[in-house]
Amino acid sequence: MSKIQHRSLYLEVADRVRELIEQGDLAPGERISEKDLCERFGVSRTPLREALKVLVSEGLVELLTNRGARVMRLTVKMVKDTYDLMAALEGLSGELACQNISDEDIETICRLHDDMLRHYREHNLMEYFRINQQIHESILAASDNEVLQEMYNNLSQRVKRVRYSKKMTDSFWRRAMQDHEDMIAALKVRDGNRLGQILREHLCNKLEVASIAGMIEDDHELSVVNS
Amino acid sequence: MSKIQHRSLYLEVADRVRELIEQGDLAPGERISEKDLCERFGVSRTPLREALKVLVSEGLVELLTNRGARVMRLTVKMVKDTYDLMAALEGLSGELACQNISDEDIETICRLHDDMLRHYREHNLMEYFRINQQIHESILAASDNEVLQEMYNNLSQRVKRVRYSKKMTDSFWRRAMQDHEDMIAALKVRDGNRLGQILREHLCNKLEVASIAGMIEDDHELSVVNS
DNA sequence: CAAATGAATATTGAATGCATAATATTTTTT
DNA sequence: AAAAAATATTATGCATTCAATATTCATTTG
Repeated sequence: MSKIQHRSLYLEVADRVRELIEQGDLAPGERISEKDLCERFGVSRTPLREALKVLVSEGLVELLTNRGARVMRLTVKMVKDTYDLMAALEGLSGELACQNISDEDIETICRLHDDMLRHYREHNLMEYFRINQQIHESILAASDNEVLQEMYNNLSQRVKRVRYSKKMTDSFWRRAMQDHEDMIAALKVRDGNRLGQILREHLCNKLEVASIAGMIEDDHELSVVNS
Repeated sequence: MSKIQHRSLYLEVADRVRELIEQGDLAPGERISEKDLCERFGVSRTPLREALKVLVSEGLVELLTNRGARVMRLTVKMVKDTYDLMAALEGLSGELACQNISDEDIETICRLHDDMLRHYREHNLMEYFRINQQIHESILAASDNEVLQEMYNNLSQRVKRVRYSKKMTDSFWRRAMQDHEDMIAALKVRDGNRLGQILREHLCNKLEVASIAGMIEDDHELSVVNS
């Protein structure tokens, strides 16, 4: 019998609201009516208000005193700043991973890399992205730094709702793939400085933002996904 | 007539509790009794509980469902991890600062540097540290990346309460000062890569942790300041 | 006498209620 | 009729209340 730990209601509510924001069901800048959401979820205002405070700390909601809550607006600058930060964190994760990773985990990542290379050659962008993400997650996990992981995931969450125009040109893609070749080489010899540098400068950490920056003015809010 | 924006009570309470934790009046691992704190501050449980959720997001408090709140314990590993992270962030701040900083602000930092050099020569550790901090803050400000600033300050807050044995040996101090000479040189020519590298590897971002690590076991909790 | 059970107590989690600030509406005035 | 003032309405912030969970202490049982 597994002992079921009853989760608090405010965490449940936070999850639900987070989803609404992620999916774009709550638009950026949109006022969040406590009453509406309470009725929607069938809870009282207390846990909802607590949930909102959690979401504020995650950068998804802003709270104006006596004036309620709004879905945080994302500007191009904020997204760019966030990506710069994430690139630095990826760099650190690479450095640390080289210090801490086991030979087995290196093996695993190498296999992922080979998979990715195959998808690259087959021009399978979807699968390429999927494996690509797995590789970066594996490196982050290998860094053995929970604070880093927490921060990275938080940042990642914040910009998740932006709809990128992920048009990967052949040239970009080739360079990204080359970065990955270099990464694997550095990882194999556990060259932390090198891996860190590659990850900090890795295309994928800049590309998408660049494609946004071309589209929208600097402090304009961004469009988000809307399912 | 300046329209005074009434701050919310929970923010006020969060500030007060944060102070208590910082000062060590609430010991790490200590259970936080809602009732006690409510009486202490003369507020009801609602704003207190909201304040606690803010502090959870800042990493100062942990919340156990149905079992109340505790002051977050700091382990040596957590502090080390946090410092690794802060070093990476400082590195990024340097990189970005080189891109964005004005000539005037470079001048200002150079003057601060000269002041610090004087204090170094006079072996005035206190003043040295003070100016040192100002320099790092100036670079962070010049990075023009609010997300970065917010995160750095948050991390800084988390480890503020650790009591370090800041015994600066002459050799360490000389090397730290040399780092700073190199920083200024890089900043003057706006060599972001160089400044970033120096800051990531800067002694001050490692030193204090090292001195802790020598003292206390890896996952043991740390002693904190107690005024 | 130690471990286990059960009642009593205390504490947390969530709902409700009330006071105040903000917003929308109506009324007044020019 | 437009702008300003006054009123009504709504929503937020906080206190209080109620319910559920955890903890403590006494009692029972092996």
